[in-house]
Amino acid sequence: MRKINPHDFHVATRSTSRDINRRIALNLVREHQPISRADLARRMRVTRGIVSVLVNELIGEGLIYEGATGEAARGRKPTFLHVKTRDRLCIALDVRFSRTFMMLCDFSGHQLALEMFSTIFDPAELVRDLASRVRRMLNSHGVDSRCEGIGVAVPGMVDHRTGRILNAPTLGWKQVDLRDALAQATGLPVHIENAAKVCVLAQTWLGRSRGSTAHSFVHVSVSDGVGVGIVFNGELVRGHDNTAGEFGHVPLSLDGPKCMCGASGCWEAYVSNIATLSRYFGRDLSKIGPKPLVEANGGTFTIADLIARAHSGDAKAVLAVQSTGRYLGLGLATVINALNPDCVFVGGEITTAWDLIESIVRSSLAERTLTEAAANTAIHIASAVEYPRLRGAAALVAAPTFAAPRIA
Amino acid sequence: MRKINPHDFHVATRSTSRDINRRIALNLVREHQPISRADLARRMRVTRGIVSVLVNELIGEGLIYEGATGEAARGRKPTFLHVKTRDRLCIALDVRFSRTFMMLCDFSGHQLALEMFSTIFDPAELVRDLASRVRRMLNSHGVDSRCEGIGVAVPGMVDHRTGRILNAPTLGWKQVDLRDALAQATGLPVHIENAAKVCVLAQTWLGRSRGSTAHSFVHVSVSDGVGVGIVFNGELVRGHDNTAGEFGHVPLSLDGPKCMCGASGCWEAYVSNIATLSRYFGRDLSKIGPKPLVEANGGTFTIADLIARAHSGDAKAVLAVQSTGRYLGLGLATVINALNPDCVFVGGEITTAWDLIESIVRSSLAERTLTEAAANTAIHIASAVEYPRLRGAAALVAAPTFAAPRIA
DNA sequence: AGTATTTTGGCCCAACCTCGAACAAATCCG
DNA sequence: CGGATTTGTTCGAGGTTGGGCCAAAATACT
Repeated sequence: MRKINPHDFHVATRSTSRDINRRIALNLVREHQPISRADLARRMRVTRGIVSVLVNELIGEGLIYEGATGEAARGRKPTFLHVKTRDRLCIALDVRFSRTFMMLCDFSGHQLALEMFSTIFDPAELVRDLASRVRRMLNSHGVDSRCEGIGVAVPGMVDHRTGRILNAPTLGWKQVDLRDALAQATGLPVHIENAAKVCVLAQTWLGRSRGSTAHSFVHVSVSDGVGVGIVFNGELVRGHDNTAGEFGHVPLSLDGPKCMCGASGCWEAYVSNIATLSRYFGRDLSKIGPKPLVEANGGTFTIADLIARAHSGDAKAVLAVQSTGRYLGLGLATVINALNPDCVFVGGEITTAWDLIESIVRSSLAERTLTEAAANTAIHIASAVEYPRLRGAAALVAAPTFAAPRIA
Repeated sequence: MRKINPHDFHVATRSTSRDINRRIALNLVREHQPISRADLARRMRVTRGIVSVLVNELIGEGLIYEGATGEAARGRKPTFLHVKTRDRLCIALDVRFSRTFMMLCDFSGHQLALEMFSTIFDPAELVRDLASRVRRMLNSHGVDSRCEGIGVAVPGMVDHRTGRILNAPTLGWKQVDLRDALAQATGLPVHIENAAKVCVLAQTWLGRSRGSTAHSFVHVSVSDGVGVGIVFNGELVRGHDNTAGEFGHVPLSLDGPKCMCGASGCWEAYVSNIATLSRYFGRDLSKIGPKPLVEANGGTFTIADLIARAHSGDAKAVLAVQSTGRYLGLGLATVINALNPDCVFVGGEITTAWDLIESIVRSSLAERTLTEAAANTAIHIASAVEYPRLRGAAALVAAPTFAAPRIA
């Protein structure tokens, strides 16, 4: 039971009924492909006549196509329908402090080309650089005309409507309009969004793993900080000022360790990669810098190295990682108590040590969840190898094709 | 951008367009009454012809009615339209451990009759008692046929679909089907929901205060415990197992005071009425009992008495209340960081001391919020005098009339 | 081999909806 | 009184679902 917003509503026109049904049909093909028209009609509980019209329109738009004829026990054989993803392409960009990643991929997130290069911090220069790289990548794959847009993930606050980057502290940007500048330089539509939110969009729109049937869920990503993306009824919760999901600064203990945000005892200060490393080395490393850390003897030492040591039997490393697991579970209890999601996705480097911490996460989670059902909430690992940020950036371009029309 | 749920969707029929527009028209009349057909057409950006048909249907259904003719500078005078609320009636029930409240009211939540009596804990007997009381109340007001349903608020977990009460610890109920039993005994449709969630529904559907234009907000009610109701895009967030909004057991400090839930350091253990009283008396009162507390000298002493003492200058009382204000602000920071709502409503006895704690709440809130915008989130008092639970129970009956049709 | 049956996919018409325009009603103003 | 203006209604055009019908395709039965 949703209340209609009397200040932001959408009247139905004489074409909305068909818009709705065409979009439903498209999503059902996507979900159940390969599928015949007759099967689609049964699933939608409408007549085959209507489906026939809808499908022909979708084929006309180039959104789906007819494939092989299927097998049937009796009667005429069905012609299977498929969603056209292979030859619908987009560019995904992940702009980070350390480097920028650029991927050419299709609408299912399948990678066709990947490039990485150091980030340019001057916005105008960055736009020029990106535009030429985009052009080159499209040309070298001969797909110039078929690219349908560019999706950009940035580490900072983005005004989703105007596309302006309000504040990206790690890049030193404030009030930067990357979207329109890049759109003008490339002639392609550009979508831009915060990196954490983008990961959730990847899960929503391109998720093919277990739990992808969940329609209200959270995505917890643990790296330098902790970000939580919230999806309710298939829609990303952005918040009034685009800052929803900042569970990272929920306190575990008000007088706990200092956090980079200025307060102390934040969840993030217990489970971020730096916190785990600090625990291993027995001293606070958060002041040294946000990225790879210099060990006493010289070389860089990252969370991946720590986990490798834990896996090879270093007892101190195991302890540091398991301690993180414990705090991870305690924080997840807060998220689950607060939102009672269908399931939880966890991403970040720490998931590569999941075999070491899973049972600890579950038991500490159960310590603070209120109901048994909440304690048993499914937790899925969102593996980081697949470039979740890039896939999310691609989802920015692909999603509007499949999203529900805005009604009422 | 909402994803269509391929396992729970709603195909558009040839009547859905009109269903949508009729419902929008109804809500606009509700929001802007008195309003003319022509004005409605302008707001909806459709032709007057369509509005004419929609309005006549709504009048035929008895949902709106034509009122006086308005004034116009030039031209034909408009006939004003109003939503029919005065003579659409329902019964609201609030079943609590201490007593049960019963109210006869109209669809705007306006009270026509109020009764309170001690709660009967045997479900079967309670149903018989309630049924006869409902009959008597309807008869004595001569409105038997016009009552459109019964809304019930209970302190416990309710399966919203089946209407079963899964667990109501304070009443000692498990797996009780109050809804169907009461429906059969009275012959009226019965809606039942958790008390905390019901307060949020009251805010959503019957809210006339400041901030009622908010479409994504939270409602924090502080009494014996702390419950948070979450509304996103005009829809109550129920959660996978109907337990969303349990922010009360988010930790402020893992090693803080013992909470009734078994864990320690929960927000609730800092700001509930008992916690405030305990702070005043300097000892843990939570073991004595959940309700009014016996002071050293004999008589019962409640949070209301404490606040009265604070208002009359008792320095120790002021300190206890302000301390609660500080922890209230710290906990609100968690809620606001997590969800970034349009605004926050706070309910409960503590709000009668708002003059003493507002500045403290705001400053401690600002301590832990991440952005300035979040720190400035509007906080509104949901005054408790108006029986929020009963108004919410009424909203259970009234809401389906105004809710958005389920589409796509 | 020939016929009946089943299933798919397309087509047509009735019922329903929005949309634009034309029209009647009501009111003011010169 | 006649023109101007605004409200509310009516009607035909164009778009959409819904149900029935039919051809095509493939299997099962006689």
